[in-house]
Amino acid sequence: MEQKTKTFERVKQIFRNYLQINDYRKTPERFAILEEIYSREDHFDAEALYIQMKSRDYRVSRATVYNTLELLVECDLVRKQQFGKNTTHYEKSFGSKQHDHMICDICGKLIEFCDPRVQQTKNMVHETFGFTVHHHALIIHGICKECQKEMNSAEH
Amino acid sequence: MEQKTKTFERVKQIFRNYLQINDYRKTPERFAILEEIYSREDHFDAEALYIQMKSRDYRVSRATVYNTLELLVECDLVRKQQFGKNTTHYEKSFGSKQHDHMICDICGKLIEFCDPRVQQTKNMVHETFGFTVHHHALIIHGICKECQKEMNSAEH
DNA sequence: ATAGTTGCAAAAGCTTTGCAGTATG
DNA sequence: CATACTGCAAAGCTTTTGCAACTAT
Repeated sequence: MEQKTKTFERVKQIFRNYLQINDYRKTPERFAILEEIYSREDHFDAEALYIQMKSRDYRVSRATVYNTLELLVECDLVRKQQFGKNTTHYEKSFGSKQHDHMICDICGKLIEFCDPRVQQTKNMVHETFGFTVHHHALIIHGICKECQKEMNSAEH
Repeated sequence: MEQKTKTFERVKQIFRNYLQINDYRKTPERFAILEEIYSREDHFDAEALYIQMKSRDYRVSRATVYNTLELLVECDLVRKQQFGKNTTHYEKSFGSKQHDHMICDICGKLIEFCDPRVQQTKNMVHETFGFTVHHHALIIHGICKECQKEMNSAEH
């Protein structure tokens, strides 16, 4: 709890600085959205965030949600992801190690994993193609252990 | 040219078999769409394919384009990709080595590359998480060599 | 004061769906 | 000749935009 508060304070400070430097205004809506995101655990999409804020009786518009998400992506406090659906997903990125995702095509579960080889691949493309790497997204589709087990036992 | 024709004959055969096995009908529209895709080079989205077919005076509906793309993805003749935009992109997959993509965030160029490390990562997640891997998508965002050069010279 | 932001609703863009007509097996 | 498939247009979803009202600086 105390750790969480501390994290949020730091995150808020980063956002404040970012807004300051770029001459953007520090509106209550922007900080409310940031707080909402950092009090959630998992991945979410814009609509879910909007609904969640409404359900907490915080009045924001979708437009502001989208606008603020863009700012947060720009200052690296939020990561934007496409998991093969038409909706964009987001996740907070401060304090969490760089990771990638597996998606179970049966139950939809999202599993995070880390693999240093991805970094090596990024180094490789820089050296081989002269490509300046900003960020990457690696998504592995398949069937998770649990669903696989269920399918196996269903065979009998 | 001759190679291309041969490739298309094999691809058509695969599609025919797939339709046969699943009791789907072999309609001229489906084969026309397959041919259109395999006569193109690069990546495309559903709308571009639709427009392209219209411009060749082949009458198809968007519904049929989407329906057929789904069938082609299912029989592995076409790969479906999300490149961080809201539109789904497709590319033919027969006869092309498994590869991943870099996207230049400045000019939008798509560059393909191969790296065996990705396969190792897939093996790793299978061993570590018991995850049955079906396929993956690795996208690297950044700035291509040419745009980088342009930006450097613009500094003076 | 003044211009960046917000909320709302309308519009835009991609994809799916319902239905009547058509053509495959 | 039964019914899967097609075309068309409408509907559905997510995201963007225009504009009047508001507010941070």
